[in-house]
Amino acid sequence: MKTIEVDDQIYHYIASRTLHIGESASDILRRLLALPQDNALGAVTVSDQHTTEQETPVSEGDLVTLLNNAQLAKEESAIARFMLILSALYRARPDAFRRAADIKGRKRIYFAEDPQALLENGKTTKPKPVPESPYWVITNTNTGRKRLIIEQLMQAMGYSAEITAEVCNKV
Amino acid sequence: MKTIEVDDQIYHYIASRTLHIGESASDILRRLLALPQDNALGAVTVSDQHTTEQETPVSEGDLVTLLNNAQLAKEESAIARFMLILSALYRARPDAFRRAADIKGRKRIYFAEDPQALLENGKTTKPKPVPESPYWVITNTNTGRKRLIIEQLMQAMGYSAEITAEVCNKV
DNA sequence: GATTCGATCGGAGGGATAGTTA
DNA sequence: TCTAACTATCCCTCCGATCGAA
Repeated sequence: MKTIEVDDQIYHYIASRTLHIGESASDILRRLLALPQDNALGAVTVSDQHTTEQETPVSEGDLVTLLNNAQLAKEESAIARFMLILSALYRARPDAFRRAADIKGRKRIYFAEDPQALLENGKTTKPKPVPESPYWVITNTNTGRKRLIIEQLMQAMGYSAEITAEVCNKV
Repeated sequence: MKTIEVDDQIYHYIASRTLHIGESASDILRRLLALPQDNALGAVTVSDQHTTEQETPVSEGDLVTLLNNAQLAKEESAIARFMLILSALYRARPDAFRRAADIKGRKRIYFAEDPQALLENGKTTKPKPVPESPYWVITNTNTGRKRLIIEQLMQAMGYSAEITAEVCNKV
């Protein structure tokens, strides 16, 4: 099973096409997309191969652009801003993000490519997918810790203390 | 944003239909399912309009612009979409809105320029301000009634049944 | 009855704070 | 033991389906 993010319009559209109680999103989509109804066990899970990306200098400019959107300011909740920032950080430097993503607390791990892993290390972590990335983050934290997580992550990614502080302020 | 689970076959099918780098699952699905793209609230409907309206011609084009879909689709809650639509309706034709705003239920009034008025007619109406307008709406309703309110309002404003239905669908 | 309308109340999400561990 | 760091319980707010009233 994979998880994909869709906006509300798409979500409602799919949900409204349910024909049988309990039907899964896959079943509905298979019908809508006119794909064979087969259970398709053969569909090999093409392991996500991450071709090692080239090392690029920390492009703070890109990050600023990504962050500098009105969207961030519009978000009401710390969680929403947190997710937006993480998404921007991932997209700015996927490779650096990957290397930095192993930061952890005493019992919990903070990032994983699989929600299960987060669920297993900690009692109630409330994992959420980081938009436009293969990662999931822990979400059951106070705002201070969300800042700390960003701070540790950015530091490990190689961002300067100044820009890191600035970004943390936005959470 | 919502998260849905799909099996690998569906996942890869969708991923393989990517046309532009960085395209989101929503964008791809919107294309595959032949749903209106962002920013086009029923382009067809609009261009097909016969201008048979008497009175002041209802400028549906303006409404379409105001109802910029990208934002609308992003909103998670029916309330948020409801408010966005009402705001767009007000801004499109403040005068018509004002004339139409006296629609009411059995005990409640639905719109007022003053939250007090809404509070006084009904027990728990949860008034909220309509952005960019002097009006307030009641909010403690199920989604069906939110659609009904939009429908009655747009009808009273003189919008065609077609575009009214289309807008109601977006709630 | 059938239908429309109201508002109670269950449920989810967010995150401060109380509690736990090193 | 005391404190700092971390966890996750639990309260609060917001939504809106469901069920009761008209």
